[in-house]
Amino acid sequence: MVDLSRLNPQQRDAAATLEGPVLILAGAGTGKTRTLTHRVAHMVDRGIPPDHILAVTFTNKAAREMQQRVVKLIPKLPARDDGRPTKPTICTFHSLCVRILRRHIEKLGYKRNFVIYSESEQLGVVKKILAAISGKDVKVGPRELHGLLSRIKNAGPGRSIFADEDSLAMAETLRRRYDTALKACNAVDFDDLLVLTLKLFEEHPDALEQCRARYRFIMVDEYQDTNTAQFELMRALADEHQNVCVVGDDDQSIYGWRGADVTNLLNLEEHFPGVKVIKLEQNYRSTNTILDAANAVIRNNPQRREKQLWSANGQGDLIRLQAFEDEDEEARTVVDEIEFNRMARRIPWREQAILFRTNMQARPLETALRAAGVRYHLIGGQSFFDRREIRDFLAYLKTFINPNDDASLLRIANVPSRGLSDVTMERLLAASQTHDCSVWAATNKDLVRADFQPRTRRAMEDFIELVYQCRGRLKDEHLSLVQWATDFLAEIEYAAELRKGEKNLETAENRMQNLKDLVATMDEKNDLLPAERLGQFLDDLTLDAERESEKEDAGDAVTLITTHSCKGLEYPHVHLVGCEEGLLPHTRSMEEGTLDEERRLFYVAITRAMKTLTLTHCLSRKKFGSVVPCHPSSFLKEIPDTLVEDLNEKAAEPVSVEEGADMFAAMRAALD
DNA sequence: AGACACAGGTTTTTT
DNA sequence: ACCTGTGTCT
Repeated sequence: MVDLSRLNPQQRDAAATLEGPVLILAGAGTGKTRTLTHRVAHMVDRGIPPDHILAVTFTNKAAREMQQRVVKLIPKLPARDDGRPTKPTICTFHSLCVRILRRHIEKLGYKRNFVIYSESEQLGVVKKILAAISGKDVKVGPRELHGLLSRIKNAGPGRSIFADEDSLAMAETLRRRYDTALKACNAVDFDDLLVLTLKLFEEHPDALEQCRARYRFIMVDEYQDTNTAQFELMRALADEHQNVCVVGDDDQSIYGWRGADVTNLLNLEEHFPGVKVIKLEQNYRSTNTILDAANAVIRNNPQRREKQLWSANGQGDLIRLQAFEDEDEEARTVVDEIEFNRMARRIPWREQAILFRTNMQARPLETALRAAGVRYHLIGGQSFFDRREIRDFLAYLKTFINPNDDASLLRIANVPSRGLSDVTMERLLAASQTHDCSVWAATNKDLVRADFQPRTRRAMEDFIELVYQCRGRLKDEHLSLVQWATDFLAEIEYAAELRKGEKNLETAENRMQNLKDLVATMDEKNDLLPAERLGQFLDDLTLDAERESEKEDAGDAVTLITTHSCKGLEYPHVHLVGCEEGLLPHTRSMEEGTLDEERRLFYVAITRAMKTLTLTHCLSRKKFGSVVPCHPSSFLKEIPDTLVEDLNEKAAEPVSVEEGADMFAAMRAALD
């Protein structure tokens, strides 16, 4: 039996209310995950079969964490008939949809072995479309168009993003071309996972019934981040039984720009009348000084569900405010501060974080940290998938699973170069269009191959043979995928290819090691057949890019992180740099009229701090090469003076005897 | 096919 | 300032 008495009254109410719609308004640091995991455990105690429980999170990391904590709370899950334990489903919206679609997608005219396109593959398709219509004066870049298409898809049919008809018609045409291109490759993108599942539910009520019967108790975490498609999905599943519990904080909605719709939370009553609203306001993370500042700032936002965070942790230190001449001085001083904390106050690097609005701000910080010999790790930035070796490898895997996947095949057809030049591939692509088939199918036609030089023809035949060979080997039931992958990488001499492309031998070896590390994990799902295991491996990997960050969090190091990716994390000592008008709030958001969201971003940043918070800004900053003057962020003025220690005023005063004594005492203690 | 030069564009990021 | 993508030259 799980013990709910260790929860506070509101948390307990949330964990004990199992039926009917519930909204848990969980402010920053109020024990949201703890409440949710206890709720799941409580359900199981009350006899609800675990496989009737569905908890949806936004990231795989959050899903893993919740999974682990639930298992800890209920070590002995009830067993099924076959002796295996029944587990609650804890996953992301996207992986839930993959599971559903792997069962039912044939009803929608896709083949069961569909592939999921990663960001770069999606962009590749968009670029092709843009190139095809280059006659018209197109002013949008591929990224921009891709973002647009994504927003259209997620908004769902009937909901227009544009005011004017022309743009709408244009966007619709492009969207259709994009969808057709993907479907021709039996590929789906991230948005399709949601949209196609919705379509499935609409057109095939039996599939929906099956899911409703399975998932009778639904929880959605980070509910303020749901987009329209995700909301519709949740509603489709929960409409009948109404056993839905959403957890979120409208004040931490910072992903509106990528389609998250906070009105899903603000107007929840419209769709789930009689929803029980439970507020978690006791914060277990920060000092009251920090919470008072956060409360004061966020109060300036209209249209929010009122919350007042408080804590039993006492007042704590004042928030420190510092101004600097430029970003280099800012970086150096913050690093000095970190080192002072470590040496005089025995605060290790891992308990300190530097937060910033944009990635480019990380550069001067990294320079200063290196100069001072401080260990750090930078979160975010270059994604796993931007690495060439990973993208090549995945494209090979996708080609072997489904050679009709044009994007993947075109990517690897001539990597390493095997006599299938760009020109050849262009011609094959054209042939595929005239024959109305995939590039692979076109390449396999004698008629098509006859158009090429004997040498090229030979190269094509060799390539076809390679694909058949590798696919064929997958049929062996007892195959080790690690061995299989190692073999084909050796066969195509990929290591040599990497060395050729890299001037530095060291980085080439690094890349090869990355690949080997990845390959080594391929046989983890041992209970499946090799081909299925490969499919599962690809799905997991495509939907979860964050593998390497797990191993990097070991060791003592300062965290460098953007204000966006710090959501959900906490650090004893936080330095938020670049609190300047134009940066936080960002210029672009002021133009777009999304100042509220910037304020929430500032709110999220300051509520990461447990013990101390330092806010800094510069008087000038290099932007795109030239130096521009900067002004302090208007958000700083929203923090009551009584909570702030302005170190610029203080610098003008002499150091007090008392303070000097304190500092020396601290340093003496450090020398012990 | 590969190397180099020039133009353009630069928020935030997950799945 | 710097990175990416494109185009041109060898």
